[in-house]
Amino acid sequence: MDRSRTPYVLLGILAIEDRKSGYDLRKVIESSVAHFWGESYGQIYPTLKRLRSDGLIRHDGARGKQRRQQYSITDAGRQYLRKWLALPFQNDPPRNEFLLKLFFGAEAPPQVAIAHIRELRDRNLKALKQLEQIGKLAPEANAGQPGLKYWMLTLGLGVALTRAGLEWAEATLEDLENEQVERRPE
Amino acid sequence: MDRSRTPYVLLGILAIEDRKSGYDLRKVIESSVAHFWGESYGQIYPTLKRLRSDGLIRHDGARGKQRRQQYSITDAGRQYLRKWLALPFQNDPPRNEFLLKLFFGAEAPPQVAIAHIRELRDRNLKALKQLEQIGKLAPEANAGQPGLKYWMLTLGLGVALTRAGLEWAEATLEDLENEQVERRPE
DNA sequence: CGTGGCATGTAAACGGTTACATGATTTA
DNA sequence: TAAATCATGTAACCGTTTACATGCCACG
Repeated sequence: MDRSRTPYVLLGILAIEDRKSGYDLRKVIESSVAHFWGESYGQIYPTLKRLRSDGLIRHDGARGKQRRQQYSITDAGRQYLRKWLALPFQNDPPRNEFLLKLFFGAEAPPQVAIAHIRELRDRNLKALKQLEQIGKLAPEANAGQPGLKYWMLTLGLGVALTRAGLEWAEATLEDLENEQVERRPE
Repeated sequence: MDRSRTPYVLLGILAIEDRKSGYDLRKVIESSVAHFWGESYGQIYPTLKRLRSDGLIRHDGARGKQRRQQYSITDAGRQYLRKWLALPFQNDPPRNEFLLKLFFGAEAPPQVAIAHIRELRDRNLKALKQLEQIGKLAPEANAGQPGLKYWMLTLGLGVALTRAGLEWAEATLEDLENEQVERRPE
């Protein structure tokens, strides 16, 4: 458990808001960083245990009568997080199955690649709408939060990349469809 | 070994050009799809063994006096590859450490985020130059190759995304640096 | 009371990288 | 002949997902 970034994700969220359970953390991840990061329960719960025994988070007991646990970040945890934040970011191993299939496109009929590009366009369009919706609501929903500025920056890059992918897909589809028509003039 | 895409990468390359060894395949990957896909020897050699025993590739013996092995794709292998190509592509689990650190940017001094954005700008600029260089040389270097069209499409999306990231970084840096100056008017 | 969702957790499997071992070939 | 690099291969480890087990709690 040396290069995993799960600890930092959990610490990062607890640094924003205290008293969260493993279940809570998962939900926050799904509704915030999910577009560029994910964590499963199989990672979250063991990591919480380890963070606690390392003194980076503390256990505040269960909320109400429920079993739901509550964890908060400690000063040591904040320090640990900050240290990591200042380190250079790493480019994670590139894995883009769309590009892979496109690269080998000549091995299949042209409609195969075209269908993939359409699918890419649709997915990007959907994602773009989602991101723009978040961009509209976030400022009011998070007014006063010190992180808001950075969340909007994050969002901004997401929008820029998604839009670029969308525009590429639209332009490319037009090209390819024209080509198809020219080859079969009827 | 069910959801691994290593077999398809190897088959895809062998479909373009026959008689390649594990070592060759690695080199081809590094010099073609590396920007969006990677494979290590630890994956390549065992996968070759399995592909062979499954009849998807065939062993053509060693080249010359060297130990270097030669593998070629079989008809069954081509069919297997085509079947996969026609399947919908999957979005691989998102992992972008830059965005993650940016998202938690409020937990560190502003220069930390700024430094990361500068680094992103530099990496994207470098990548963009590389991709544009490839774009210039590829058409002549691969004239007549049936895959060329798709390789250029792949490259085109790479360029579009890299440029979008670069432009975002430049614009954002300007904003942030102005902000820094305004706060410390001297 | 029963059912469905809440919440925590774990074991096993998986894909992948890393580090290492080994021998062959080329080059100085 | 020595050093470097080519080439193949494997074992150990790592991070992560998946599937499953378990009990709690709210609600009909």
